[in-house]
Amino acid sequence: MKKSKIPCDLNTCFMCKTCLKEWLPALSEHRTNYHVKKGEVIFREGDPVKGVYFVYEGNVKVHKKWGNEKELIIRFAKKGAIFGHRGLGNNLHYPISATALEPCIVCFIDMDLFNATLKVNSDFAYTLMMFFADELQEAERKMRNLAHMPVKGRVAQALISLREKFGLTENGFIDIELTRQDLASYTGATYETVFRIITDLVQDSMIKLSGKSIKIVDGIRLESLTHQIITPVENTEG
Amino acid sequence: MKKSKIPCDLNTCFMCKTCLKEWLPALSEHRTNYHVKKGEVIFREGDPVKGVYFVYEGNVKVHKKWGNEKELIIRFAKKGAIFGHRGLGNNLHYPISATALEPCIVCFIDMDLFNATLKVNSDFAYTLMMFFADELQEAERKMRNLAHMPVKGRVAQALISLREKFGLTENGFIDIELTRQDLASYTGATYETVFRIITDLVQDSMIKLSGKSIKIVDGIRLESLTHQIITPVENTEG
DNA sequence: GTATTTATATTATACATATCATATAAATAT
DNA sequence: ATATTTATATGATATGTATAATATAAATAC
Repeated sequence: MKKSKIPCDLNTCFMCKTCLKEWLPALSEHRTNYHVKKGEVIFREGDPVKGVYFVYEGNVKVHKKWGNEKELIIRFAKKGAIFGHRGLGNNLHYPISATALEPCIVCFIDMDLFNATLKVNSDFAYTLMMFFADELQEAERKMRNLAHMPVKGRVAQALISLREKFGLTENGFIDIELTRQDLASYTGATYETVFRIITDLVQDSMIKLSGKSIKIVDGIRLESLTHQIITPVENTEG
Repeated sequence: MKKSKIPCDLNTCFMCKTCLKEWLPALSEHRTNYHVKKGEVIFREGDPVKGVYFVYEGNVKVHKKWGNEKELIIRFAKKGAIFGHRGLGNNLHYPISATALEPCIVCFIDMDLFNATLKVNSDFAYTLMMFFADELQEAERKMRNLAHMPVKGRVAQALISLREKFGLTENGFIDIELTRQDLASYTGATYETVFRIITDLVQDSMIKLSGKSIKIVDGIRLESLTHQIITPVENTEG
């Protein structure tokens, strides 16, 4: 992770966008921009909290370990998104890791400046609260899915969410390149299981592959995999 | 759900506690207190959002359906806690249900008043943001556990969390009465599996039962069930 | 440019957990 | 007080998903 000489434009992350213009010089002075290589870890679960990060360029995965063989990808942070925001409150250590999925530029804001920014910019504080509330709701849905939805549905859901978040390339493929292992970690399943399911989905022509890239060709049927088959309530009359 | 005649004391929920004293009359005037019977649904997933609730007396479970046979209990709200807070933002419908676990008194604040309260009381807004951030972190841990931790560990974790949240009765039992089904729904497993695991834990004398109540007698060993056995990294030297 | 690591692909097998079935006890309703 | 529903209890069976094992291809390092 090298310091970048070209600094960010102060108009990309949602902090810069929501802050008072008068506050931007303060941010400008104290931020640090870093180049991060593909696969490079930006911070690791358990590291002492120093501040928060924003994505200026590229995509970052936020993940949480289980033992030293498994992990769950909690979320992806794309251009403009915040990550490592658990310095807020009294957390001494990051509860999650962050890793670059591709060459990235990130912006680092130390905790003091971040807290000051929150105090000074009520719009930003409100936006951040909304971000947390949305993430929380999404997390609750994911919890429910991890508890009760079969893996096939979770893979389908993952593909739909990825399409929604990252959009499409000109060829109609989901505009993010994930390894199968990352897709598995995002789904909360093993590589092998996800692999099989992907094969199934291709066979049933709901998706199409091109290398690592995935195109959704039948979104309706894919989406239907994310719904529970409602078992009809029994008729209690004789 | 009947309106209560005895109103709350304006000093129990974390909203009243964090707000400016000058604001309390506004809350006092617009809140509505309700008596809720044990097992009564306060609002149901999909209901239109009208406002937020606070627990004045009793315990409430917040849960999310899967099909019409299964659910996941997302969290428990005890005295003073907020629930139904997803009116924030543009949510038109509650993404979760809330049900009284015992006879409760709850306080209802309509959305307009809640938004006004947020605007006027920056301390409260900050506290709420912290609540969301904490819940988010906890949700992320739970997601990881649901994805990778075996049910036995999740049951152990659930008991530990419940003890932490609800404390102990004078006899040392966890101070909340849950049905086995609720415990299963909180754990993200079936009744039968949880039942079997509880039996195991009793046999291994990590816990003790008295009716529905549970006492943790060997917290150390119980906690150890929540850790992954770290598979040692292979020695790469020949 | 070759070596080495990492990702992909695939089959066979094991196992944790859900499903099904059924009995009893406790709680709630009438 | 009796009926009915709901919760507890427990064994037998089914199945989804992980684990293990192994081969090949692609990417990265030296």
